[in-house]
Amino acid sequence: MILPRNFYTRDDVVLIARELLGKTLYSSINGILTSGLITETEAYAGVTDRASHAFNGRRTSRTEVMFMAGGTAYVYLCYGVHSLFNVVTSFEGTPNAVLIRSVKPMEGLEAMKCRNGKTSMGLREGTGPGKVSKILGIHYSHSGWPLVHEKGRPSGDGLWIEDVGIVPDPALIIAGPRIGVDYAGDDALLPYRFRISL
DNA sequence: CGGCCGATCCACT
DNA sequence: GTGGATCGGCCGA
Repeated sequence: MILPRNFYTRDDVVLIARELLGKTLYSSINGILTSGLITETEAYAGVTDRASHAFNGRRTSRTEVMFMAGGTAYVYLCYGVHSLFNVVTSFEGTPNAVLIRSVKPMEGLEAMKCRNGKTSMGLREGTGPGKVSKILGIHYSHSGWPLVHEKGRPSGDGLWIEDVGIVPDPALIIAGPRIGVDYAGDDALLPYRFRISL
């Protein structure tokens, strides 16, 4: 089942980050279908979170996508090299988002191998936000694409997330501080990172 | 308009 | 464990 709009349009971005564990992220890019099971996420709590691009209501052409309704893709370029994929959550005007940090490669393994130049496709290949976008073929030009598709999987290219009936054992979910946000002061310590222990 | 820096990754030691 | 790649976004002048 493709996650519906009302999964995303809730205010508790930290809860949504936790609930995205075990869901499957799909991409159809240039007609190629690939997917990965989400195993690690980070919540970015909009205007009150120093680590967020939209902290203090900062609104620019890049962050404008974060202010759209929940269920939209926010993808940006990091270090001039990597596209990082985020899920916009909450309601229009509230710029919350969840960064997908790791996936377990599922469908389209051959295409993924081709995209990252590897000869095998194991858990390692989907670990790290830059690598998630790399293997799924997601690019920062895809920022603003919808994740909600009312009429089933899109016929052309698109991005979406499906509930495949996997509910991680709460005891196996590890919460901790986010990665690479030292600049965020006290907010860098918030336990907004979630991952499924292996 | 110039300069700094980043929600990272990989090769190399 | 560490440093370089690499370039758009953001800020200050």
